[in-house]
Amino acid sequence: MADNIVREPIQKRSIEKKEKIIKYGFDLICEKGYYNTNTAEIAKAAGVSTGIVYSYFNDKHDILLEGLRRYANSIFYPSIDFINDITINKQNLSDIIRKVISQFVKNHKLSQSAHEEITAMTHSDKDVAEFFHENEIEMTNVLVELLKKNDFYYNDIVERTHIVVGLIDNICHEVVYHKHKDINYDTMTDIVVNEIVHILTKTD
Amino acid sequence: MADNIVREPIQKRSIEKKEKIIKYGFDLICEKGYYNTNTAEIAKAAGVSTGIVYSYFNDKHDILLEGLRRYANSIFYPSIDFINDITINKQNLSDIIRKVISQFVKNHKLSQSAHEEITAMTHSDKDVAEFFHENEIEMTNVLVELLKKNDFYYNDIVERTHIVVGLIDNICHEVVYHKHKDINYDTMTDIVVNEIVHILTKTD
Amino acid sequence: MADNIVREPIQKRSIEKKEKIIKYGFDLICEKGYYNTNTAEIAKAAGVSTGIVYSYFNDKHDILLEGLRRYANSIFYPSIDFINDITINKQNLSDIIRKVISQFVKNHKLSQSAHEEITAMTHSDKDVAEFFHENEIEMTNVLVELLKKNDFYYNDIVERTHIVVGLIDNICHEVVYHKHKDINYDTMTDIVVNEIVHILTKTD
Amino acid sequence: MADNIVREPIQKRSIEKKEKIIKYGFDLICEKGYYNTNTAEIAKAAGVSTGIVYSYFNDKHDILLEGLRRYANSIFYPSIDFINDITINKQNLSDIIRKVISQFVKNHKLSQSAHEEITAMTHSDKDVAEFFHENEIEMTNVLVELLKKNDFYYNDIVERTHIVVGLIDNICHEVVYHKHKDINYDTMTDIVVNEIVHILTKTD
DNA sequence: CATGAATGAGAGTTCATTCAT
DNA sequence: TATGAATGAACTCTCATTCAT
Repeated sequence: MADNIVREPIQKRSIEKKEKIIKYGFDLICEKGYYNTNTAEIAKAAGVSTGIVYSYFNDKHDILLEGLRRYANSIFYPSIDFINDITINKQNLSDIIRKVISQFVKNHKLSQSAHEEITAMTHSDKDVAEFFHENEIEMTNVLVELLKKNDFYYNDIVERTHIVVGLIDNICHEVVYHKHKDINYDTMTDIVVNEIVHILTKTD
Repeated sequence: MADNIVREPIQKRSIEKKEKIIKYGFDLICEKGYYNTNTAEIAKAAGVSTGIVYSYFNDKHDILLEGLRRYANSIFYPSIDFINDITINKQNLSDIIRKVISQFVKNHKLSQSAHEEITAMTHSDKDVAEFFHENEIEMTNVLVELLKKNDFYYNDIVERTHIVVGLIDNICHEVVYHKHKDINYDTMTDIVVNEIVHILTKTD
Repeated sequence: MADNIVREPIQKRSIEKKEKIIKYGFDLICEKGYYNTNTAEIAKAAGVSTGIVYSYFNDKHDILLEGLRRYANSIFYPSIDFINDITINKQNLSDIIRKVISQFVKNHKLSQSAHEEITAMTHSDKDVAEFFHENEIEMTNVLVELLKKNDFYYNDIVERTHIVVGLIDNICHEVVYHKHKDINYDTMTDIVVNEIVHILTKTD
Repeated sequence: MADNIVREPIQKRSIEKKEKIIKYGFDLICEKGYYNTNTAEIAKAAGVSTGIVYSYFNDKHDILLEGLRRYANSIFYPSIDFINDITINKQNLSDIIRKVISQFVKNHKLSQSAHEEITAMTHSDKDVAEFFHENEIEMTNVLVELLKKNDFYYNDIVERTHIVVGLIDNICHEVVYHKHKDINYDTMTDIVVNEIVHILTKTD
């Protein structure tokens, strides 16, 4: 058991195969849930035999983790690189926040079920939880740096940013899944944007 | 499964038995996770035989759902009845929000793992998801009524309240699990309280 | 895994069932080898389902060990109680040795394959090895006590007896399996008997 | 399997490769047991690919058998050639027996685990059993010839020698593995030597 | 000749559910 | 009603063997 060697594929075709297992396996897990997806299905979806799965991964759990490493970033923290190239100031802040939110929403829509399931696993799986733990704070830190670069200074910048990240996450969730029919999500987005501006500008 | 006859216990002892299965079963599920808890354990914890479980429930999944119906409210939406008896106004709003948050935090702390696990299942289980969907909007509606009763009026009151609920939920989570060492949670709470006051009072 | 509870059957039918698993499982293992016998076969042979096997045993290995505890003694160290009731002396020693050998041979013949396989496992399985280790020295000790009770005294009685046990074991093996066509086993037995007498009587 | 064509390596490098598979494969099997050694490990230990193994051997079992043929003799029946060059007589018999035993012990020590495992397989594997069957009698026959050459004559020489071989085997096992703490192995060896002398000299 | 990736049958084990008592 | 022994399908993972390169 301890001797179990996990091959690191070198040849192009092998790398592709491993990649396929991660991609299709992770897809299935996201769709149906970790416990409702078995290794045979993963192998079949990836177009390989069950045996080969265990050449590239220690176990089923490994596939999940690799999937996270590969795809979670793009699912959860979509590219907001466009901000780096522009200047943020109190005038355009509101527009930029709107852009960020719409970028997040776009990404969420790309992989609804993925997002759902992954969030779920955060709670029951130690490794998954740790993964997200690190990612979350990273996201906050990136934004903090961004703000500082654009002369947004205050003592509690980390806390403020963290709240902002939470607000963005919430609104995205709501907009994407449109859970509540009584809520006008355009209005809600407007309020959230205003609130974020308020948080990031009011320094009394 | 559809033909399965689930007895509705009439005798007092039977009702107690069913309650015990729900209580202890749900406890275990919250602690260890749905898939990591087996029916034998549930039966044992409830002090009944494995067979009797299937007299009261269609299947394991049923226990989870009944548990949710019974206990989720108290776990997720703690008693904020104290608000009903007092008058909310712009002066005491900040204090009341603080009280609500601390009440929520207290509840979270009382059942950390339960909260975690149940949230997890929201994503992988259709019935669980639906259950929470309904509960969430209900919570928002209760708060909306509360605000209205205290003369907080604006067109977008539902949306504002929903954002507030989200903010409260986030800050509770953060405080309870103290995930990020670089964040000062007292500061963060202060900002959140201010922000909620801002959302609920600024009507321009 | 750690929580795995192995039921200890109380009801008569359950005890019988456990006993059957041990008996038929051990039989199969002796016949076909441990690695060539699977749990499904064991269950089938015992007339039970595969699941029930794991109610009574931690794992397959457990069945083997229980089998050893139940049956190894009778296979390896047959009843030589008849010696206890008579007096051994230099006159009848040779006859008694002959009787002991024939008793051993009889036992060996009753369960040839069992004997073979079990011996095999002595070498590859730590628990099995330990089991036999303890049994072997016990056998020697029993004989030592027997000799002492009958006034066979010398300093090196343990060593002598141990050699005798080895000789008996060897001759039994030879007689039972009749391995070599060029050897006259009656003659060989005669020589061994003489030799044992020699070992146990010559005290110069 | 019967149709499988097993190449007989002609080129020097191929022969070396086959030898390596036998050597290192057999080593592993002896160390860890047949069922606990897989072909991948064998190939790796031999420095070849898994595929090539099946060019030289029908199956895994074949490697074991070849290993036995190559190495068992040296493991089980160590060189006692030195006897051929000297004269055995009743005077030096005891010394020579002692030398033989010490030679055997020395060899046993060289490959404890090998000896253990191979003995184990004798019982569960038909081919292995047969192999040893033949080897054993061969050993006896060699000794018989040796004795005859040195004027040790009696009708039952084969049987006597066979018993002697058994005694030597037993004492070696005991000395090498020192299984029983209550036994003085020097004393035991002395007795065994005396006994062997007795067997080979007393012709009444 | 040689490689090592790939296969897939089959292993041990678990557990939701049933059913004889 | 209640028990808990019994079921057996389904799971994860292994490995002797094959085969495309």
